[in-house]
Amino acid sequence: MAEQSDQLYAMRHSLAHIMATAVQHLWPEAKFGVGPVVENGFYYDVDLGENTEARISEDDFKKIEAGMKQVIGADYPFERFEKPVDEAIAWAQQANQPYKEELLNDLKRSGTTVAKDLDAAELGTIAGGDAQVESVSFYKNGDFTDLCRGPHVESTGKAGAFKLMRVAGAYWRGNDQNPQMQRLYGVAFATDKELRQHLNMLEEAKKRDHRKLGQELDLFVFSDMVGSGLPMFTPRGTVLREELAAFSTQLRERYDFQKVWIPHITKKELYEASGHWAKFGDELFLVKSQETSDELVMKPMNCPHHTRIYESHPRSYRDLPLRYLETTTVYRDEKSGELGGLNRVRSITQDDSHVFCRQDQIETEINNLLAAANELYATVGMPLRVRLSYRDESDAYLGSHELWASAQEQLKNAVIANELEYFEQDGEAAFYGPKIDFMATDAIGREHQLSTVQLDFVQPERFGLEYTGEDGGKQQPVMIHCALLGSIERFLAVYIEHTAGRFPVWLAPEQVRLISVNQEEATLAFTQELRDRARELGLRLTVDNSNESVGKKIRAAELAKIPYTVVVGEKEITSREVIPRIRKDIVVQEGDRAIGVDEFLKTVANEAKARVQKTSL
RNA sequence: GCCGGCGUAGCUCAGUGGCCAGAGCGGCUGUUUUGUAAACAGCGGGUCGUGGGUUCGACUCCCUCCGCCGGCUCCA
Repeated sequence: MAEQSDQLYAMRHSLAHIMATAVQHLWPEAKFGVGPVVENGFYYDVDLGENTEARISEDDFKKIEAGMKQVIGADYPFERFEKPVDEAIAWAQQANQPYKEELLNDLKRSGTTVAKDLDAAELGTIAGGDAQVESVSFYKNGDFTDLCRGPHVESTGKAGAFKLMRVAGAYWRGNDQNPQMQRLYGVAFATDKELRQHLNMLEEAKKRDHRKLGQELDLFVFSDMVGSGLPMFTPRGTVLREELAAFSTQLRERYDFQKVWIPHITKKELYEASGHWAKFGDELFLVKSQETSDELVMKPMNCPHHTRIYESHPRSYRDLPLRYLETTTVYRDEKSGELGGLNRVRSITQDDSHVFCRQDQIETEINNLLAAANELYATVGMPLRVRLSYRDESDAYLGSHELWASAQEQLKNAVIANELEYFEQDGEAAFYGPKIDFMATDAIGREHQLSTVQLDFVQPERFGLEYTGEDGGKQQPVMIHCALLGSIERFLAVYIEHTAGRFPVWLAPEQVRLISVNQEEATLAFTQELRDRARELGLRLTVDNSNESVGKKIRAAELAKIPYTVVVGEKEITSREVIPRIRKDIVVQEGDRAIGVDEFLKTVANEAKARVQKTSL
């Protein structure tokens, strides 16, 4: 997230205020919630009133923007003034602004800022912040007055460039028991040029949308008959999944992780034991046996199963660490509105792993996993930083405070030892332990949380896992959960957009395409020979010998974003040399050079094997 | 789950109460044997997401369900 300057913050805040002004002019009965600054812009929550049918739609944006421009054109000064809280409440009542009144009442009651359910951004709309709040600030521009902490720019004319983007439902104070308001979003920048750049970036993001590319490049499909959030992968998409999973596996096999396999259903007792049932029971898919009275569930995670493998034998301190690895699918019944593309699905494939180790082995194990993650993200070309996700003071976590404190400290030490860029955040932990979340930045500057390393003192306890120590006594192992890619589906969503579908050779579903100039026997024999050779080398090579012009076949190969395309005709057959056509983003020392066919294929095979990143994203 | 938008051919999209619903691309067939981003011709292809309702008449208006999109909430 780009830091915004104080000045830009004030501009965006002012624009929220100006938008409210315009909305008030158009719908005098409008009631306002909060109107904070967010990344790249601002929003304001508006309620046009229960009794009216009126709703703001995107069709109204022109009107609202025109109203805002009018306010901006008039260049009203923003006048700041303060009122005691009680007077402010009287103002809210008189102005018929019940949401503002509620905020003020909370403010007065708690003596400090608003209730916890408002996030930090929203706090910006309300005065105060320290315990001695006695008065709150208002801003007035022209005929519109609003409760607001500010800051604002001097006058409406200095608010900068903006564009309204969308309107969406949003619960008052983020609570689904509360009425739903309409949230008007706008983006805003200091200059028209920056605004245009931002809109261009959004345009670019739209072009890279993995749902669009997934269809265009024939990677995955959904079917109404199968259900929402249940993607199916085509042969091309499956290549991506398997190559990524193989890489992730290989990175950990280096550290002696071993593959295991578990069934996808289990008795629910497993999750009652683990503690997951109580917390996530309603997200589990139930599976009923028609033969017996068994009631099973689809696994929503793998760790409890893996603990069963651990406890299948008595373990000695000499056996540890035990490192299990499995790329497998879990099933979670996400609420329908939460699904979208590959980002949120109901069948989630994880490159999951669990380490069972002694306390004194934690650091080494974490270090290994951090190194593996570093290599993976370097290979896919996404810069990493990590978030140390700690618990907060709520009671949503299992395990003692002492365990948590110790675990959090060990994670931090490992991160520092690995010289990773990091930040710390409370309240982001899993309920069973603190974690290291990897934040990867994509080619157009967006940051995504993908993989995690999580420490877990809770499940070993709940499952009664133990090992025999050096002294013959029983000890409890520690579990470390780690998925490098996270979910393959979500990783692909991000990665497809990161690369815009221009996959590096090692991942490209089709690495080389041969285009035949004609369909004469000699040509077909030659392409067949090359295809056989490519298969020996483990390359994914296809032949397009359709009855079309070379130009058209080239075009098709370009649209499919195939790294290397080779036209094969009489010349190539005689010389046994080719001039590969190289996808534009791939950086090569010398392009357009004739090269012996076998040398060419070997070079590509080596490139794939080494997972070289020659593409400039 | 909630609020809003949307659903027409494999894909991208025209078509808002009235004769048998259209285009381009893709597909198929034929002609052509092609040299680095689209050869030419012909032919198929849609119970207009689903079920119900209003109407003399529904792709068009209303409701149900399914699915998609943007948010909210959630995200082990």
